[in-house]
Amino acid sequence: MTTIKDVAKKAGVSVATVSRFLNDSGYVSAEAAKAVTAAVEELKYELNPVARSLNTKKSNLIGLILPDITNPFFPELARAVEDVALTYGYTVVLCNSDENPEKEKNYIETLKKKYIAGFIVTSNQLDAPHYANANVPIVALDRTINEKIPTVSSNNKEGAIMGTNALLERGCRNILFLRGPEELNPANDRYEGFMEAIQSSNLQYQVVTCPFHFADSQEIVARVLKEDPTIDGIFASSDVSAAGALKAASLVGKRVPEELQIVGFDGVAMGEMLSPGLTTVAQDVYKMGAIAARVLIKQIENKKIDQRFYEVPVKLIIRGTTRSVEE
Amino acid sequence: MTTIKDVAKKAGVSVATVSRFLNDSGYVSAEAAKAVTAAVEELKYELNPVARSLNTKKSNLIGLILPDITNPFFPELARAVEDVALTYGYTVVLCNSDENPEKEKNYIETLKKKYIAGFIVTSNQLDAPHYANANVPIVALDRTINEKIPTVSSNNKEGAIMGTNALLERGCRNILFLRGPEELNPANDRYEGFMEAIQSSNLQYQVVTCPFHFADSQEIVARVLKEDPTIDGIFASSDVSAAGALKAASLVGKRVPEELQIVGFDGVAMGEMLSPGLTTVAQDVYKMGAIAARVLIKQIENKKIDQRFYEVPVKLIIRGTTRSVEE
DNA sequence: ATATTATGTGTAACCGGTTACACACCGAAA
DNA sequence: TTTCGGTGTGTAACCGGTTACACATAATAT
Repeated sequence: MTTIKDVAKKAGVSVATVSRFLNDSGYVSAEAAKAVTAAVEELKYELNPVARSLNTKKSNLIGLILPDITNPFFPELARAVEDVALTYGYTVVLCNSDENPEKEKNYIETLKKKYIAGFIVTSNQLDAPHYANANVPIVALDRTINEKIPTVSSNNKEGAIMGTNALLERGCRNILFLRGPEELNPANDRYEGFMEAIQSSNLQYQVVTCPFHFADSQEIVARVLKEDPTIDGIFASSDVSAAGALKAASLVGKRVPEELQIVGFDGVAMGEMLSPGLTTVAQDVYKMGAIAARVLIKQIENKKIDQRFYEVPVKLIIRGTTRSVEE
Repeated sequence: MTTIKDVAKKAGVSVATVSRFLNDSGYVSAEAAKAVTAAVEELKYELNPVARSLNTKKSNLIGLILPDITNPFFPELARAVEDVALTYGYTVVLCNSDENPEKEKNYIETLKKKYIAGFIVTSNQLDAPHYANANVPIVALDRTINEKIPTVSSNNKEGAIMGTNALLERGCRNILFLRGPEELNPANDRYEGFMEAIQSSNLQYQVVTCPFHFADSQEIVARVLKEDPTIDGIFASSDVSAAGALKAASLVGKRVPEELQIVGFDGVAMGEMLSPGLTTVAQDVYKMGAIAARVLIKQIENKKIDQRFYEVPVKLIIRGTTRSVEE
């Protein structure tokens, strides 16, 4: 392995000059620059990032902390983060937290010892002070940890209004809203949006809390559908719940979308594969991840951050679980 | 930050002794051990992994190279790798290769500079010599790179036989096999298994190549179903293709499973959410990832590896796209 | 009794970089 | 002419560990 000393020797200068040239710090004469460039080229020198880290107490590692990569929402996010990290020369460390503060803390500490450059955190039970005191750049997804930490999230409330109105415009008179877990920020924003839209319609509705879990929501929806057969629309806070609702409908014998219309939230790939295809309020997850990564890297590189809060627009995708709009 | 020197001073010994104690290498008296333990405790000393890496040219980073985490097969794999890595004190770096040898090479080189401990590689167009010469522990998934590199894969052929027989036992007389891309090893093994099972049945069949992509397979299946209305069973090489087939069936007006039975391959979560639920040959992806990680870590830690080839059994999951077995 | 081996420890070199500091040179300002 | 700030460079300390080597002592073998 060739080191900076080899380069210095070959170029006929000191290691300090080589280092200065490589880092573009301090003065280096054109002459020296040329000699170093040539030596680097000839020896195929590549800087050792570990040695550098030891000095600078910095690395190009980014920690991506998320509850569970297995949850269909996260792979795309991870992909986006990785893509932009790569273009900026950063490497992504994957951390599944299971929403467990202990695990999160552990990761943060382990990685800080490696001089990690920053974290992108998607978590719902963030130990706020813990993060705030982490003393390392952080970007949060879907949750404000503290005013100083930039946050990116979907426009959940707006999306919920869109989704509700989609059902209303298509003639629903008794909507069931599948509310997500209360400890989830986005779920609450969606709930707010739904309430705002439904209340201004003066129509009948019903709210049931339901985890973002297929079998559970299937069961819950089947029960509710039996209790109240007049329900003609379901707005689920997640596509997984919507899938459960769709399955429940088929078990209960409700035809979708003729007797019952369903709208989901998230826009995961699976929605397209269902029969009928799931109408949903799609988040631009890739964009969220990309923005989070870019903002984090800006922070890391001490560039000015123009904004502390990023809201990514959401899009209604009409597929087969809804009918065409009534005139 | 407290360093090994601080500990040495407080314990009244030299840094060498502290280091020996910490690494359990060389001789350390009980007395010294006690003093060091106390000092570590008191100063809350934590070893700096970067400094150690610089010396030992080792780290506890594991690179996970896969085509695209967004592909539903991989999140669970990544999760498994991460879980076992964590229990052994390793950290996982996520690398999306897009099956691009250039990107893979890049990752390998970048991470080797960081003294990465090893790689788990899932790729189908591996630049074999490149990996073989990487000079770092590797475990491959679904493809043999070279005899020296341990490989873990599903029992694809056996699984395909099971899937085919499931259709046969349920009365299918004209099966359509959706073969996966030829450059994929597992797809070929599945094809082999299907051929073996179908040929010993002397029944009619048809093979069509079809990418692991929803919209494409939907289109292909819809066409084939129209051309040959006597097809009464479809065995798809992946669940995504199977989902496409299911959708095609509903568009063409074939009732599933009454007129047409479908079996997929993979066992992704989405299968359960379809209506009817997808009968499939499920891979134990988590297990594959866990084994791969364990084997890699064994290699890294120079423990004996008893096996070079691991085949993880596959399991038939019967759901709604197949009927009950005929007597 | 001496030779040999096992045990225990400290000094200092080393891993491969970064950077504070000292110093030399040059042109411009005083 | 002196003074001074901008250039340009090298030496050596430092980041925080590991480890080769030298040395000392105790235990065992001969």
